[in-house]
Amino acid sequence: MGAPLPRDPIADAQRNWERHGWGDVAAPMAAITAIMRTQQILIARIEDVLKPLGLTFARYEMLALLSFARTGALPMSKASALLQVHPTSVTNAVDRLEKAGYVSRAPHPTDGRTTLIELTPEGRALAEKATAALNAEVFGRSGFTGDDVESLIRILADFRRQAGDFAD
Amino acid sequence: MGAPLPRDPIADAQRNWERHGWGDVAAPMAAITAIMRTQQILIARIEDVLKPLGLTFARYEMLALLSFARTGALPMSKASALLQVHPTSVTNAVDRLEKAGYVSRAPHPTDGRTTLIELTPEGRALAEKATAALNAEVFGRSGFTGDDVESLIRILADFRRQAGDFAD
DNA sequence: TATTGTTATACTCTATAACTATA
DNA sequence: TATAGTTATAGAGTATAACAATA
Repeated sequence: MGAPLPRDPIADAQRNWERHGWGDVAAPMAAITAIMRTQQILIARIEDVLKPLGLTFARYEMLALLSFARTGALPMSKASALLQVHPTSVTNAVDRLEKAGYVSRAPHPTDGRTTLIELTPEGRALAEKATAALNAEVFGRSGFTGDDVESLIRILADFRRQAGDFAD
Repeated sequence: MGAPLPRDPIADAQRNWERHGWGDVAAPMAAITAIMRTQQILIARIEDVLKPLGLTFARYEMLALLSFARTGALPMSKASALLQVHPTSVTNAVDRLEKAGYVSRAPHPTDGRTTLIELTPEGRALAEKATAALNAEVFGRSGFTGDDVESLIRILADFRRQAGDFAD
């Protein structure tokens, strides 16, 4: 967004918190703020890669999810649960992906209430192209060391489990 | 958003990546996806706390930033740089905070181009109330162990420095 | 010329509520 | 009754571009 700051604003905030008598929660506050900021940086990188392909991150996640389903198809409700997004967000994403020809809606064979989302050949090709681009330009150059990646995976899995994301 | 999933979807995705020949970037992909998901969980908790106070996270950040400024006032451009948000986002946030009586705009004493944002007494009181609530209900119960908090702070600071957030 | 900030506009994603159809 | 999905509507944040005023 601009030139680098001379000092780390999150470390400064942590010191401010301590100085104002919040020493007991200053460190978690700093960690949580850092997660927020890191997410901003990463989402910006991801969207820079996806934009030329005509995809947003939310739509890429949908295509990637479908491409890993054995049959290339999933019920709307299952996509909502796996992607952890609101059902209306799924409807919205599928509407746009369908209009662009990357997915199609189909009736469920046995349950008349549910709609299946199916990946089209164009959608599958785009998902593969986008995944290759993200792997090369974002995940392959994350800037995290191997050890730090392992630490992040473990720490954040513990957090997500405790937050009720999954049972395991 | 729903019941816990039986399995960790990010760990599953990591295995899928490996199975599809992306083993070299599967771990960073999982770490980055976990950061995204963790941010979602945390922002939801934060907004649940701020909503009864009539604040969004973006507006709380603005109030908190001003409350730590020695004079309680900052130029728009400085707020944009420190909060790492677009100038139009600052204009938007200040418009709404000003309308609610929590900040006011004032001309800069020496540079006629710049606008100073000043915290009102009501704004300062609200910032303190919101900070106390967040400390008690979010940062004080983050679910991270002390060691993990230290790891996160260190790992994410390294990442942000490398990403050009700050020089240090 | 460059910088600061605003305005207008547009596009995400998200959320609530009301609704239809099916189980 | 409960579940699946859609629609309508609203709100938030973000971004670009054009612009005014000042340095």
